[in-house]
Amino acid sequence: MARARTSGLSIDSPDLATPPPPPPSTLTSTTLSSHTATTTAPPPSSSSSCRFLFARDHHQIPTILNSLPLMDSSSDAAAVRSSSSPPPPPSQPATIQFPVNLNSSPSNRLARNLLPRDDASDEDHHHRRKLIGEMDFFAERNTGNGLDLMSIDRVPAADDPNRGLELKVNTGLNLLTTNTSSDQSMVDDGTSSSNADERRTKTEMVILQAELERVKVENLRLRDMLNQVNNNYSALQMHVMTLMQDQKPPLPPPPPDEQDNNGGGAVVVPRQFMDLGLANSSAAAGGGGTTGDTDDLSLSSSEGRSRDRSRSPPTAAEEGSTMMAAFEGEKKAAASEESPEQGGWGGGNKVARFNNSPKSVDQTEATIRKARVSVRARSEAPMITDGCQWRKYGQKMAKGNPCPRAYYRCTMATGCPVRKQVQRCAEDRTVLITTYEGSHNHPLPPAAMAMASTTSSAARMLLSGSMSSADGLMNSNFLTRTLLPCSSSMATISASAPFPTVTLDLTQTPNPLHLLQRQHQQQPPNHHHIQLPFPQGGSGSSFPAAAAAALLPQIFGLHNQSKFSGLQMSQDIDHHSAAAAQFGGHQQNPLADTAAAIAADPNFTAALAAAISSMISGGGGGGQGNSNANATASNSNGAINTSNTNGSSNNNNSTDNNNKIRNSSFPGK
DNA sequence: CGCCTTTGACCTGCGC
DNA sequence: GCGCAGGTCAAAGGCG
Repeated sequence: MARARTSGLSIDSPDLATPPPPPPSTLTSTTLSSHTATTTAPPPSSSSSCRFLFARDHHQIPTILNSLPLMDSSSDAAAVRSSSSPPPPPSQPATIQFPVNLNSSPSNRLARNLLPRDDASDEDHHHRRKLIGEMDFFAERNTGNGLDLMSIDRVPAADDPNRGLELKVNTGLNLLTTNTSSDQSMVDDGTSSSNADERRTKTEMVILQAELERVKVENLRLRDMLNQVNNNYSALQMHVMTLMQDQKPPLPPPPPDEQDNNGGGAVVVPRQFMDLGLANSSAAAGGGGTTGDTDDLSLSSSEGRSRDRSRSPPTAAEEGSTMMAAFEGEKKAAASEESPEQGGWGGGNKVARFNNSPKSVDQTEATIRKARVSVRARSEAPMITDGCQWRKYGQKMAKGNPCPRAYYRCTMATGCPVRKQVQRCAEDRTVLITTYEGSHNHPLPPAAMAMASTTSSAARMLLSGSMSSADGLMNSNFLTRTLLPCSSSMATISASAPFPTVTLDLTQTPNPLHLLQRQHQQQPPNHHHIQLPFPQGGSGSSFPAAAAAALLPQIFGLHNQSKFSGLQMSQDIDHHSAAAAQFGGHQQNPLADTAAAIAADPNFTAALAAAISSMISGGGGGGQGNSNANATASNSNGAINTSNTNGSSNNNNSTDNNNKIRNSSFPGK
């Protein structure tokens, strides 16, 4: 009530303060990084993260592998050249080996032929085609017996000014004045082994530099190719998904509670996402702070309206909040945006309003705020316990669903913007639909962190402007499937809703095809939903909601950054699961039913953690996951928030003209 | 007494 | 303009 609203708003959001762990390496740095990066790079097979990277950029693997030794050695050569200092002491073993390797490699040879050489510029009055021929010639020689005299012999560019600059350091002999005479000179100098070795080394350094440049260019070229391939893949996958959705027959509108993620309007998804992305790019890039902004917006929305409407003036803390001040002007707009469509806070008409509104920034912020995560889980409990403390501030009858919709607000901290809606599915009363919005502005228990980070991560992913909507969704789908091949449940990303929503359907049957079909049946053709397979503990079992939700931040966060580390993910998941198990011992709410009793069992939490770990590690057949719907609702953190309400909703709820609820199906205490 | 739920009233936006 | 629907507020009441 007033207590909860009197406190000021905190801008910071803890869950955002702990963004998804940064992947160890980025795609660009690993693949393209030129010499310096690769020299310090560990072997490609050193970690799982590298494996994933290769899976994504598999086209570059050979290049990287082949390039590593070259770059290591060539970096030395480059250093030598850059110093342009007196010739270094010959390091013959390394310098001798690399030209052989490079030339013996067909790929490198091909690259030489295909790619321009930096040292090609050295030969101003020589045509590049001539240079290519020269390289082939050199390759043949190196493959042969000794490269010493041959290689030196090939260094012709005494007449070349640029070449002369480079070789000036190397030689210092008069033997290289001409190409033809160089052979004889070399032969003559061959009597002096020391000079010959020195020249050889220097020459090889130059060669290595050239090779290095070539490989660098080759990497760039391969990267471009890879990008093209990825783009084509994304486009193709998008096309496939579109076709799949087109094939599904139009169906009657789903029940309201199933539309939490669908959204009402026939919104063009990509465009919406594009707009969101552009607007939210900065937010997404900002890491945790951005989502915090969204959450603050979320708070500002309701709070702002309350203040507008409230007889009591806003508290000093509220007015002191910069975020509130920033959004003071859009309070009404935000309040209006709260009118949701059937599923949640987002109104079906908001999209049009946003698109038409001149206040792009405000729109964006409001849109960010609307990103939410919906969890469908079978539970007889009135509410899924996610580790947070909630206070019910309203209940309404939603159209098309006899079950009332309850509105909860996080009360773990004053001014926490997080809210959630809880409603039972009209078709299946055992399915509890919980929709979260916003991020907490206060420290959370580990179990609560899972859900909170899910929300924020989903928001970042959905609203990220770093990628187009289609690609983003497709990549999410791809990554998720890659990650969780054994999945049997579903996470649905709804782009058609006025505000993006990630729905975790933990009630699905283990048959993915069935799920896909069901999803299609529930969604209008215009709705672009990407189904993300989601792991479940066992066939037909409902994965713990919070535990499952804990997986999403990893997926989305990593995906959003185009980075991924399976190892990290596993660790994080384990962390979440362990945290959930740990938090089970610190239940904030007493256990009130069988599910809670199950959750209270320490063996259960341990088994849950083990199940999660096993699933993430790729063991699809787990079966350790909890298969009890009751447990689904209660084992997220080992605690279950229960009032005395049971899962069965009362259909006798009646509302007046204003949809006022006369009878509550949530009797409460 | 503090906290929470209930619930009637109110606000807002949209569609007709 | 009116009705509908979603969302929220806040007084009232209950519970520990």
